[in-house]
Amino acid sequence: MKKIITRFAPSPTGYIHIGNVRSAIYPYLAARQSGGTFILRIEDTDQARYVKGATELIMDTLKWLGLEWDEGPEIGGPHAPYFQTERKDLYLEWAKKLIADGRAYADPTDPNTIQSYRDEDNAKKVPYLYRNHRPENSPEWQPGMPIRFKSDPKPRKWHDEVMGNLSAGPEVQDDIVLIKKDGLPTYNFAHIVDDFLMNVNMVARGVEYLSSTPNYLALYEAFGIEQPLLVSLPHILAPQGNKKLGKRDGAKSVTEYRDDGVLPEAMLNYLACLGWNDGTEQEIYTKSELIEKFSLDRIQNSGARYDEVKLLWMNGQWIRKLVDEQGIDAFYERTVSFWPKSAKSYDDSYKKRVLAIIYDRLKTLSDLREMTGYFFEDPKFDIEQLLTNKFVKKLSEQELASLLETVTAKLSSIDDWSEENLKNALNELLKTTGKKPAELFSLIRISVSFAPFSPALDLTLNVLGKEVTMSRLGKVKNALLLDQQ
RNA sequence: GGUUCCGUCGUCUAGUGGUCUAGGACGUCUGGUUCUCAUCCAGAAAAUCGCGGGUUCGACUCCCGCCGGAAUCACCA
Repeated sequence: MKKIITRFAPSPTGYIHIGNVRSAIYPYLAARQSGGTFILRIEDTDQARYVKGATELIMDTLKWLGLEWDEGPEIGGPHAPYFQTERKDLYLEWAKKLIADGRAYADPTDPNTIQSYRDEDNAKKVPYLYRNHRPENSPEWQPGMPIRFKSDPKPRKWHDEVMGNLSAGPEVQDDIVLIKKDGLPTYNFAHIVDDFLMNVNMVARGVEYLSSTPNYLALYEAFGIEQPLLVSLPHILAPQGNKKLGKRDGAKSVTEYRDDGVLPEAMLNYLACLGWNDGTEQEIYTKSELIEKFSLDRIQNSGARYDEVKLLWMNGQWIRKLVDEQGIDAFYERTVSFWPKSAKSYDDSYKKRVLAIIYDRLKTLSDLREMTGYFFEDPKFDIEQLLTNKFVKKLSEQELASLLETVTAKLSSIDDWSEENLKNALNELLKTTGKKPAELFSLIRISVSFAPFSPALDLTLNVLGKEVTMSRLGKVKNALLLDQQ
């Protein structure tokens, strides 16, 4: 297999969100699969849109997802620097080469004149193409002057690894700007030069670049450089409508999901499989399985709608998978920042016991905050919750009080507070009281937790411990007795 | 408007001429797992394969037209 050398080349204008991270994931997978190179290059040529700190945010996101780069910021590499603003002179040099070859020209036309060309063409209902207004005599280039490509419009055909065979007419090929007035290159030009210098042989980007591709083809031709593999990645669509998912749709940053307790494994799995599959019915893929099974030509060629519900389902699957495979201790390490405040004073071993009985109902790690409070502090006493429960309300308060009396008597007789003993005691209580599990267990469960739900009763009591259990049951019993007076 | 791309259950998708009375997953609904919530298990509903023509013994699959959706037409990327 040919080694894929590819890159993720974001511009530092903000965070990476669900809608644009796939253009990092797929190239990464292709590079790793082939034993090639994954480059991170920061395209910071638009000074107006530059956002301070965005580069760090981007790197943070890639690291979290496990998309480590082989060359780029922080680690450098044979083609450094990896910030385009630091490569400024290079682009000018290459643009001048084109001028020398008669394939580019310095353009002295002022913006107002350009605008009037555009307006005229629009009024005449002809496509605006700058090459129809190309100045006849272009001056010697000097700083402050843009450089434009001298296009050679002709029908072009090319192959896209996702879209297949594509073609476009001369109408889309124009004298694009190579170097801007400010001396910095446009994306259209800079990426061609950088990709060549960095030996990039695969370019993956969103489908919005499809219509610019003929211009890129013309540049490859003008430089006589080999065209890389071209990969167009369809958009991820917003939950509503048919538009691509963007920040305006409230697309959350990838790291926001991290902070909400989504696992990177699940995020990578979900995103990779949104618009790609290996043709089998497998749903859960590890990173190494993705690397092994990935193929460009199985990327879907239409947009895929983002479905957070499925992401959360997948996160639940991954939580259970990690616990099954690596055990509670290893999984616990990932949860440390997600416990409720009240858990702070408890030691790790207690929290691990809680985790062991609650993990299989987590969708995200942050669910721990909502679901485990009663393990760490006495729950808010709410007798109404007990009395309105659909099973418990069948019994009178007097009956409940005497049931709790029986229960506490039985439970207090247990010396070894083990799961086994608790289970047996609960079963015996069912027999001696003659109550249905729904009635008796609901009474106990609510009395000790006042939570909408909890793990299996014997497990819950076991973790709470004898002292806490007896105290909470006693408190409810007293309240019921008091009520009757 | 020009150019270009896309079009299978609500959603993500399998499907490369017959095995498709269209398979899987999420979601929804039903039942089971001694209480709850979740997991897990079993089952159900859910797609006239955008529409219309062709080619063919036979089309979701090939061709043409149409319709619908999207992208792009910057000294932004």
